Amino acid sequence: MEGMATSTKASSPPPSRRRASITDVAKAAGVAVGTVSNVLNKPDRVLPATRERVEAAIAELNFVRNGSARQLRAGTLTSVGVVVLDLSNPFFTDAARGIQDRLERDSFTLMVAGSDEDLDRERRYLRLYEEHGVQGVIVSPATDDIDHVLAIHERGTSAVLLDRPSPVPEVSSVAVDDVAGGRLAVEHLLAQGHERIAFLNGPHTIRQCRDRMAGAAMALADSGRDPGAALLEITVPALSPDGGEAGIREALELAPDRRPTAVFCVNDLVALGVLRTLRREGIQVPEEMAVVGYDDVTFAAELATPLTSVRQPTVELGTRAADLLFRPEGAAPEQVMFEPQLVVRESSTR
Amino acid sequence: MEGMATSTKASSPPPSRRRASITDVAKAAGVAVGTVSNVLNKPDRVLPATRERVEAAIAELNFVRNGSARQLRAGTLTSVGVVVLDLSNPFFTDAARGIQDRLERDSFTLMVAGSDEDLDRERRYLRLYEEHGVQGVIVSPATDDIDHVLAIHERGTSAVLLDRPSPVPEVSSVAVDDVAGGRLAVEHLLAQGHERIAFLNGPHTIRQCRDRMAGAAMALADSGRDPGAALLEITVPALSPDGGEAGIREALELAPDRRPTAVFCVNDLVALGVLRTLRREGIQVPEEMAVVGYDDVTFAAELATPLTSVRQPTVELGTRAADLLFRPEGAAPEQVMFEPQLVVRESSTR
DNA sequence: GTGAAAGCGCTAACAT
DNA sequence: ATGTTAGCGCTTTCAC
Repeated sequence: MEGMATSTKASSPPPSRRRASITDVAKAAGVAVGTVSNVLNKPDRVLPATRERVEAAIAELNFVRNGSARQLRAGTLTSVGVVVLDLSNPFFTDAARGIQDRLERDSFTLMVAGSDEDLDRERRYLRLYEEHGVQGVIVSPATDDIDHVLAIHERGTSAVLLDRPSPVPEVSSVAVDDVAGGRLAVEHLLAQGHERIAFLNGPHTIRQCRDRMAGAAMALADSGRDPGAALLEITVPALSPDGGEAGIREALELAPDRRPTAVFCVNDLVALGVLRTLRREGIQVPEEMAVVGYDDVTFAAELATPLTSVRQPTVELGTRAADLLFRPEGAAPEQVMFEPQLVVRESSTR
Repeated sequence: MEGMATSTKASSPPPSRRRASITDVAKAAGVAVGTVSNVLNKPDRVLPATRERVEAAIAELNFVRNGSARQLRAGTLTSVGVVVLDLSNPFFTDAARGIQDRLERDSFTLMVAGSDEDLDRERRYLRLYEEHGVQGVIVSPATDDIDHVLAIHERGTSAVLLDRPSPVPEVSSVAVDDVAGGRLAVEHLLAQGHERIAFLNGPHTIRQCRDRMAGAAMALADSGRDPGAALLEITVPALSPDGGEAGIREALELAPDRRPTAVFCVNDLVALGVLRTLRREGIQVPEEMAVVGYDDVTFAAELATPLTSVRQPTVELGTRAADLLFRPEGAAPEQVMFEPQLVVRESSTR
């Protein structure tokens, strides 16, 4: 792909000259800087005639307000920082969408970064955001260690946990009940008559993974089965299609009497890799192997075998998180918890 | 979904106290502000003993550097703004991923926003970024009107066009040849024996849409056919699965002798809606209707009918764009053009 | 309604 | 090696 790129260079150098400041504008318009500031911020306090002169100067000089100076002086905060686990996961981009929609109402800007489940990266981005003076941060933590998030919150930058209930009452959170989700999935597979279920899960350092596992185990325990015997947890190397491929191959290598007849995937990306691999190996879904995913992404219903999946209110998750950021100073923190929903399709029904 | 959310409120108020400044730190450590600044920026210029004292004070006071003041004074630019057409389109999130990967090397932060193909929104975000003092902007323009992008560039904030060749030599761009892409798709369908092809396209205000149409028409012209007769362009209401559904329904309403036997979709999201609708209507793909998409997103190969699609080097597109932002002041602008590639799958082969 | 001036927190230049 | 200080561009009193 790289070799195919063509590149043409021109010779004119990029621009560089200093940006016009409010002082330049004042000078050009023959007014004081305070007046220019007023034109910008409280236009009614200045006579139409002067205002027009100032506006002309602004246009003339291509003046663009310096946000840093503005923020430094006025403390005006107009951006929000978001750190999600994975920028390539539709679950998170949908949530980001919800956040942006809500932010737009107040013409805030969104800064997004993906931590790729790396705590260090998460810390770095949050620190950068904080220095940048964001109004607040929304973060889906990579690990259980959220001390740095609490610290940010204590230093005065509001923080909201995304897809993760807050372990402390001071910080707001928006999450979906993952224990319930894991349970839904496994209960469904049991109802379909499966007795050996593989769970392609991510590392337990990620709370969502741990909770879904807990839910899965509860479903088994409730049905009187021994979770250890009926449920085989396989940790995938990555929460991606490739990770799913690796995971299912591990399951397929088992002796026939140990081999699972159903696989529950911690997300739809992983399920995608599973379906791909099963198809390549000529294993029929759901006849020979039932598959359940998680997130119910857009394409889940349109796959070769429509995928049963646990649906989460993603966009809503984002808007709610943003809402929590905008509550008046002094409002009580809130722990919002949504309920997931199982969407049954062909991939798991005989 | 909304009704299912549970919310618990606690009573402790959020934090508020003023952040410690460099002056506070200096006072606490018994040194001058300049020394604190040095500890922060050039640690070797300060004696280990003093440094430790300062660091202790920093920890003690929970000091976080004020980025606005820093940027105001030093002109240090550490963020990049990106505006893409659609935050829910994997094509753009993959590109964003590429951008972030590249940015991380210089520990820059990424601000992302989606314009939803709205010029006004695009303008607003760019303005916000510019005020915020970003080092540069990367934008996939919603329309042909890119005067505001040029203006930003002229005012000294470097700008790179994403997925769009620059019409002017001063501004760098990274794009994929969409004419070639449109041509590839239609040539393929012609080779498969189709004589009436529908093109579910977006509005021609979007350059990608226009170019892909041009490529499609060229393929027909080159083969000696009359593009007007063999190609039916249908403008979808949205570049989404729902848009695709609306578009294909329009095609299906045509009299049998006018009804297309193949449909080329301007992106895979639209193709997803088309496949979904055809399946619901019981129309066989590819036997009764061939389908070709664009972007070759992750799930294209795993759909009920694996989707033929035009692949673009998305992540690479992003990293290249970011690269262009980081070139030394004075480097010549570059117009990078990638070549797309047709990935043939079942959805279009009889 | 407008001007003058202080000062937000920081870095860099200069002085010691 | 450390202290002192000017000033980045802006908003916000406070006079007039």
